[in-house]
Amino acid sequence: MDAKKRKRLEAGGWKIGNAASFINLSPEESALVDMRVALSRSLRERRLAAGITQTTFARQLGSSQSRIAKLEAGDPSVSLDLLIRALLVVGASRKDVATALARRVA
Amino acid sequence: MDAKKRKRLEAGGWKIGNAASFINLSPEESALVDMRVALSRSLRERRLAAGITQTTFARQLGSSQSRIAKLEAGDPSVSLDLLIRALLVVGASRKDVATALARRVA
DNA sequence: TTGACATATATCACATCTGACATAGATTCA
DNA sequence: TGAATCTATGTCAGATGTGATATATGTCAA
Repeated sequence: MDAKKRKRLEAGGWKIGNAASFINLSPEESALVDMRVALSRSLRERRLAAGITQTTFARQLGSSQSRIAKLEAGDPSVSLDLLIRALLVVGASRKDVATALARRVA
Repeated sequence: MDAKKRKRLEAGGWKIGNAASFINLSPEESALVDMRVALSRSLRERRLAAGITQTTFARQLGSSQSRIAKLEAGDPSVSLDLLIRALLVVGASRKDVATALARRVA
């Protein structure tokens, strides 16, 4: 599991800010981090473009403001599932999600 | 939550085979199902192309054969997280994942 | 300053997902 | 036929993600 390793790192005082803050990530691991970052940025952009607050959006998604903040921060405690679901709710199409996912980051 | 609704449907005797077997799905819900199906197909294709069994691949992924079977079946009990992780492990790039995600299905 | 609003961060009980395991079906080959 | 191999399906305890909540920080106008 990947999440387990992440937890280990976090327990050790690590924070995930951007993909570059980690070295020694396997290709899969860094790709995963990059995806998370790319999707979370797209989410924030879309929410801001829609002119709604995290609180409002949380209600639309059936989630909470705190989780939206974590979503947009690329916090590793949020799943890609929720990230993608959020993008769809904020108006992205499947294709949009794919584009966002592939978008180069940092 | 979406998973909750899914569970409700499953409890009611539903099975997800393909996206079309559901009607009355919200756009987000059906997009999500389509994504799952598209990714799972890509996964199976890649694994078969690599010429390895589910059991072998499970070991590479750090998972189990039964879960690989469920992954490839698009079983709603598996997360997009695991699905995407599996694709990366089987050799897909971030771009490949994006392409697979957007691929039209059935 | 203050107050109002937006966002960030921490915690927690509970829902969901997980790998492991058991076992059933499918297919192939002697 | 039957053994061997691969895949499908069900179950479960334990790991992980979840929304809710509280509270801190940030921003901006009065």
